[in-house]
Amino acid sequence: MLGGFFWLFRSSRRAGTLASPPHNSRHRSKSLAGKTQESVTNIERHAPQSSRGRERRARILKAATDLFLKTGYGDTSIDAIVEKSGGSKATLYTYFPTKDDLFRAVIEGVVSNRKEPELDSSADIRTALVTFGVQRMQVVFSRQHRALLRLIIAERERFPDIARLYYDIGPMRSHDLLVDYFSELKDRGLLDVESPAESADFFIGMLLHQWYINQLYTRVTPPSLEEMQYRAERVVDTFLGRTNPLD
Amino acid sequence: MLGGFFWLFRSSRRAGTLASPPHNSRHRSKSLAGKTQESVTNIERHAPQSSRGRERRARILKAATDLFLKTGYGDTSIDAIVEKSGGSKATLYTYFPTKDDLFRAVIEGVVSNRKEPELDSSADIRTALVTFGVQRMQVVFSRQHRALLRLIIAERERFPDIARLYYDIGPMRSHDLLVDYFSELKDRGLLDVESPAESADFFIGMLLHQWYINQLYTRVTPPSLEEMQYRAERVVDTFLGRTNPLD
DNA sequence: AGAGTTTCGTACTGTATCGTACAGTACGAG
DNA sequence: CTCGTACTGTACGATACAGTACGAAACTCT
Repeated sequence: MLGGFFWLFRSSRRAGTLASPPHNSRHRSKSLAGKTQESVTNIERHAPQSSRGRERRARILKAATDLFLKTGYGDTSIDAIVEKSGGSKATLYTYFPTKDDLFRAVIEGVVSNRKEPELDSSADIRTALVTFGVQRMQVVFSRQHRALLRLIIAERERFPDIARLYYDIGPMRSHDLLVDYFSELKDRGLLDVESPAESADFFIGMLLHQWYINQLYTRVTPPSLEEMQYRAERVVDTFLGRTNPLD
Repeated sequence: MLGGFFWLFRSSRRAGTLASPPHNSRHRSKSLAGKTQESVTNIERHAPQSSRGRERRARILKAATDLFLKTGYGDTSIDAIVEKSGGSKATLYTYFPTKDDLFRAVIEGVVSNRKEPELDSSADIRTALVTFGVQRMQVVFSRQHRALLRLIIAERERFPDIARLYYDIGPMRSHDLLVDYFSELKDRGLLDVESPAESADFFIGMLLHQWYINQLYTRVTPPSLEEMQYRAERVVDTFLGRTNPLD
């Protein structure tokens, strides 16, 4: 009955770099398919060789990251990025041949530079879960992540592969971590749980959902560390079925 | 073995009646312009008087709704709306003097035309909660709502008041409904719950979160009615701390 | 110092858009 | 039939933007 209930977590795990957009943009595509970053002896190279070039590229990327995260893709102009980074337009276009490429580089940088939480299997269950929960919340409710979420959702149609990448190494990854953890505990007879996947759903939902939609639709200051700590403890205690945190 | 899961929410007794929660005060009629046909002596009127005008306006609004929901604000041009609606640009601008006004009219129309779920206080607790859960999911995971979410989040900076409007009559309203319901049950000794607000957080989070983020970041088909029904039952049973719905 | 490369400043091209103007047409009332 | 109002079609102005061109300046390395 109800086959394929957990349709949300069946997916191929394709992490890595963002290469080819399957979406045709309005502008002419420069068709840079299948280029490798290393052996570019091409006429136009997008990876700087000198330290000066690297510094220039980093400045541009930094400015672009700030602006894209703040004002989105469509409302951030190349000229604004150039003005903020301090260089010139031509230099930008030698490193990022297209606005799309620049955007991809920005998002890829932000997404891959986050520290995802872990689950300590050697600690006792309550401690491991609380620690995991707090770490996850610190990522999700950080200032940068809030902007990243809005951006990814807003541009999902234009960059579906970016949304997929984020989903795979963000929500899905931490969900799978929990599932594996619960499965192991169940196998060892340490936890009485029917479906590890469902339990992970419930756990994460209790932990994140309310603040999550809050930060999506309203401008609100992110929760403090103490609030996150308290929340995680309440969730874990409820989840484990006891009210007294001290044992 | 940490036995028994989620037994925190012990429902003591099966359900009697419950006073209807008087929560209609937040309902704010948007007052779509005084429809008094005579006394409109306004200089610039955006509300049509003739039936022909109403029909024209409705056509435009329909086309704009389709296009905005599909391609977003920035990537939907006025010309495209005109072409789809079949009228002329000048007519559009007599009814909606600005692209922003048209967008606002579209979103307000979509948001205010949804049927929000209710909580039947006369039914027994399990039935009431399951019904509420399914209804809420039907709204949140409908095709139109998915597009609406992305649009509101994407344009939150440009239209913060719209995001706020949606939040108030969407997530917050259903959350408050649950809180009132739990409080009432608690006062009557029908439900052993510590904090009604926290319980509502947890309940909604378990119910929605996974599918919610899934539909935000990936393209998936929405869950079927059977899947939603099953999900709601599992959540309620877990929440109430018993696995056997029949008593 | 000087050749060679990278970056700068800025002007330019082409295009997409919002919003307006305006001459002409359908339509309904007297 | 006539007249006034609402609608149509299209052309236009203004602006914003992605991306290019190119000579001058700045830097790097021998």
